Amino acid sequence: MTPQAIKVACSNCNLRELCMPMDLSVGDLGRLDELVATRRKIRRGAPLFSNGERFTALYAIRTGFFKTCIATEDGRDQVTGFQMAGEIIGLDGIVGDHHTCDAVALEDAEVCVLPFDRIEELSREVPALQSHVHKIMSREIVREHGVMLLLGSMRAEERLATFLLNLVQRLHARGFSQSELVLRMTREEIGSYLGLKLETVSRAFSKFAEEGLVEVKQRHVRILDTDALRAVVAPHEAGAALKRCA
Amino acid sequence: MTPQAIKVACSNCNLRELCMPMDLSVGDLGRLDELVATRRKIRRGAPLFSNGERFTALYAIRTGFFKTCIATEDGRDQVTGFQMAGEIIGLDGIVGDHHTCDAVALEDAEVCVLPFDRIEELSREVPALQSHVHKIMSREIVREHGVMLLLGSMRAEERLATFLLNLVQRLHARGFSQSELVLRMTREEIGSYLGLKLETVSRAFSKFAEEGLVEVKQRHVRILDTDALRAVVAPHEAGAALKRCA
DNA sequence: CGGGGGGTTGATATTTTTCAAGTGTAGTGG
DNA sequence: CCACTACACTTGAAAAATATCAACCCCCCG
Repeated sequence: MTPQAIKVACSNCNLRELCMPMDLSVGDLGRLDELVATRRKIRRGAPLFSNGERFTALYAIRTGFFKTCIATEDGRDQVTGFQMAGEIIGLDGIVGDHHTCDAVALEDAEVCVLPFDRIEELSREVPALQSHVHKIMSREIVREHGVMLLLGSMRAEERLATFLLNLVQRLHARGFSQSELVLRMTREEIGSYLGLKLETVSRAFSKFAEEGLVEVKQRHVRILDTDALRAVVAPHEAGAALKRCA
Repeated sequence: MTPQAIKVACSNCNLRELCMPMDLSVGDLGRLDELVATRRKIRRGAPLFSNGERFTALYAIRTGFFKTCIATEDGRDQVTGFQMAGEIIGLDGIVGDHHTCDAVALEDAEVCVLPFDRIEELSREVPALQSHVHKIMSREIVREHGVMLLLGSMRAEERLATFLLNLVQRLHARGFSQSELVLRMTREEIGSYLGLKLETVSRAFSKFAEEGLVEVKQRHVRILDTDALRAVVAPHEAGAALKRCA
């Protein structure tokens, strides 16, 4: 393969509306192409970056699916997120110049490499990009607040229902089905993310299947009753609404 | 009180090294004073901002102590953090132009109001400030990863020990004791942050006191054995270290 | 000095984990 | 092509952790 054989360009990337600012003049849009240095392919199971590695760039996922996780010396391990096409990964490395977590591809993947010094340079000149970078980081903070709510106050089935609804919603935003999905991760990885053991995740899946909310065949999941899944998450919703009206 | 009676200035603020970039030329340092529009006092129990409120500014805490929390329609509630002098609050509002959580003063407090459009403007001109803003947001993301680890993989006593060690370490960085602290929040608020019920928090405190790790009198806590507290968090540390050497 | 919110403690209930056994299933090599 | 193996997943029973319910205490403050 010749180096730089394919022209790397955000301006005609079909994922642009997912990872880039929308309201750009044609001129600024062209400048964005300076952002992407190269692309990089990552095989399933391989790390995009690892804890301790020097931080140099953010990554925009073009294809594939990642998990990020942190590990402590005493063997604890926590999946902190799952990322898919159009999402930005690597923000953890900015503060200390080194990555503080591992990003691992859960299927063969390709990312755009966005050198961070170039991001900072360009966002000084293009306010829309600057604002976009801030929003991306803020969005991650808000997402993590949601995970804290999940981990801190939900029971097992509520957590799994929330997780499934979130996944399917993000997939739907990318043109996939609203009701069908293929899990890219194991029960153990789901469990780690949700603060549960893999057996508990499995049992919750079985319970949902029993009740007719979903159909589960290994990693293939079909959501049969979205509203019922939502009701699992917020069982008191109706009551609370009533109370507010009273 | 005359408006603007006191000259608001970062350049001679004793908290500067906590909330501002360190490596500034004298000229740039002066420019930072443009950042702070006003100061604002918040009484204990009053909100600095609330969920749904329009986002206009970040806040640098000068004095006092805050909690941030999110609430859902169905009555769930999660404390997402406790913030003290020198820390920046309000990052959640950037992404959607509205705040997504409540920030409540747990004691009488004063903050510097940093209008966000001014932050963006100035950080386009002062790279050190730009970098600093990025680092502050990244630090918050990394902090929340730590909370996810805590909520997802630690048991009650490990969570409380982690919490105490983190609090006392931050207080020490501000010139307070390494071993003594006064909690500004209730057991219920601690519990909400740690994903536990207040009774569980209380029991964990009692257990620590029984074992001679801490002395607890209501909200006054004295840490008697820091190493033992650390061992509560990472009980396998020693074993793991041995294994690494073997 | 009385009231009330915050805190502690005990007994019981519930949820989740742990341990253990067994069942697919996808990939591999004979 | 089929058997085999490794890994992921499921399920059950018992154990552990935490929540819930309830009673009580203790201050701190007005």
